[in-house]
Amino acid sequence: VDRSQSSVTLSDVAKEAGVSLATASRVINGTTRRVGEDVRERVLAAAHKLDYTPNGPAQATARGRSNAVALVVHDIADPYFASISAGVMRAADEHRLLVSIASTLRQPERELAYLASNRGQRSRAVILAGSRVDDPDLNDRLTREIAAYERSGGHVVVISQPTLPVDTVVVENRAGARELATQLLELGYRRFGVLAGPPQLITARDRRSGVLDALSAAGLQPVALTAGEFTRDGGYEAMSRILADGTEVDCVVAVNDVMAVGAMAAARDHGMVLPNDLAVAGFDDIATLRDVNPSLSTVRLPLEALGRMALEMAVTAEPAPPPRRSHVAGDVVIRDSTPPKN
Amino acid sequence: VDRSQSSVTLSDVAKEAGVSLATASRVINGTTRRVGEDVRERVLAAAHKLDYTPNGPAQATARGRSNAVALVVHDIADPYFASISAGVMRAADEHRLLVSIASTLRQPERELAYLASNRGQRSRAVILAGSRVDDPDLNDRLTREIAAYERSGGHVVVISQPTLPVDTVVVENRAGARELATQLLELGYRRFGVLAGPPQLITARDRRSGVLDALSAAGLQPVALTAGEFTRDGGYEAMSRILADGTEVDCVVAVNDVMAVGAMAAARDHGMVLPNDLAVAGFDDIATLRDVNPSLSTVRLPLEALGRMALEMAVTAEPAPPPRRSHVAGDVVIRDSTPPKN
DNA sequence: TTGTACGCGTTATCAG
DNA sequence: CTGATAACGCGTACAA
Repeated sequence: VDRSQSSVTLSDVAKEAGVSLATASRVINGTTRRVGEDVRERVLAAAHKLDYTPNGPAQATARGRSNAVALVVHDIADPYFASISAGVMRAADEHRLLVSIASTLRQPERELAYLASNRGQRSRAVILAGSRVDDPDLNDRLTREIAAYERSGGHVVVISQPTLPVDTVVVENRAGARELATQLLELGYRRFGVLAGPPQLITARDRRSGVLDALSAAGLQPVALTAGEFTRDGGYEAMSRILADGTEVDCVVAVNDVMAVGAMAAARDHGMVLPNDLAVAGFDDIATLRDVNPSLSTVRLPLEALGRMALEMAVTAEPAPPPRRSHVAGDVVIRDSTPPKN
Repeated sequence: VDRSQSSVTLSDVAKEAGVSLATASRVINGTTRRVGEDVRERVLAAAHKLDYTPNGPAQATARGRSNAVALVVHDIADPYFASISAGVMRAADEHRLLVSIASTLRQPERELAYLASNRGQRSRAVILAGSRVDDPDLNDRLTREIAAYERSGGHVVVISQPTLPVDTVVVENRAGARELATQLLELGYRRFGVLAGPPQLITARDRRSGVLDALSAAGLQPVALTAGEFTRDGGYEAMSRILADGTEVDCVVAVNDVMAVGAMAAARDHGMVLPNDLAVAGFDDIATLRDVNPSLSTVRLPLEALGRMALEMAVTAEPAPPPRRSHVAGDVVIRDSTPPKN
């Protein structure tokens, strides 16, 4: 090992202050404040003079636990996850916790690997921010890996659906989509196209189901329904398929905002004028997309709060708690992309 | 310390395989492959059977270095930084490096604190992704803290301007802005409004300067110039000020896309029809904003590549290298928001 | 090729 | 209230 790197250690500080290593440790991390005021000041002065910084890994090995939490997202460049991450980071900062972020690149199996890695890292918690998937085998392995992680002393919290036996921030996707579709019906739309997301993602399925719920409650069903990736291009392609089919639709509901924006682009490329020729609605209320034109009707989700809540759950976790569930609803926001029909 | 938590250690594996700790260590981390094939297999089998995961903090203390890199951004919810982060994370993944992300909340002094924290964390590198600022005192302290961090064995790489004695991915903001403005002049615009960013951010200043360069090369200067935050709302407010002044402008150039979008919103709220009544251009080519209407003329930056390059520099850093500089230029993209003037 | 033993920087127990 | 000192889990000279 190359020990040529300098670095002030706690025993340097102790030496400088003329006290024992133990005492120096006590004043630096303040575990027990049973330290003489004069001694305390001497140590603090020495630490400051030497520009001492505690060695994180060493603290972590000695304590058996690090002060980091891990956040696992599908894709950090997706504004949905970026906003959630901002919430997690802000809250983590208040608790003086470090945040390490990993991306699954939309491959659910990678959550397993990150969990195992975190078991080794002795992180305090891992927050799984991506949608749960419908894959019994995978969920089974995930449950086992979670158990192993928790046995090692960490806590897991999920943001999305309560399909795992852990603390969960439950997003009311289905109810939100139902309410959105209900309001669109009230606006006079009848011929609905639904741009569904990847079928295995429960978030996408719940939103789709919510829309269908509302329609069938009105004795209707969508005149077109097609799935696409959970991205702008996925929305563009799905919309293009509907247009190519020649199906007449009044209103297209996409299961998230980025798909909705892709759909709007496809409609325009097909010569349509929005919102006159077609109404479009999304889901999430992504901040960056609030200025698209016409402004997008959607379901607002408090994304940053989601992240913040998840971190708070992670921090307040108890030894062997019954999994907690915090439910978060979305608010329907009707804007110019879905004007009243006639 | 609560040692009730189970956890398989390397010596458990060694015991199970009937070898010494040293041998187990050798096969697990493969430092020297001078291990008998049979023994090697026994150890691997034992590790797999016990579901062993190396203890990260312990490895880090023993090696004197962790396998994490830190990324410091102004705000992870800003799509500019989110994209850079995606690049860093993808590249880090290929190098089996963990990435921990911190946000300065746009307070430059916080970079100092994160650097000190990373000195303690023994991270391999820290990537400073935010613009440098014009604050001699701060830069001085930063330089000293960087020196301390590097003395502890880490490497620093900056994405933005080469104002610090470290490896830097230099973004050619000024040249990009100059080229953008030049092309706008060619399109026939003459009465320019410039929405500058926070004066202390060098990225904002360079872009502003680039625009002014091009204008004065044509014997012009902006008819309006006002600064605002580097955000959507900053753009909205800056544009509103120009409109309130009643200054007649042909074309507004914002120093980034999110400000440009805010400016478009302000213009619309003021009754203008875009792009007929006003041309607007931005900078960055944020992916999420590619579908705004009219589509935004801008300077495309390879954001994800920026992050990737920074990580590669961090990984290939040498002991005492002369700081390296990688220059990255932007590409002007003219779209519908700046149609030819007559 | 394999094992022994020490070191890494802290924390925490147990005497004093 | 303070000081020795044994862990913590792993890497690696050095010896065998």
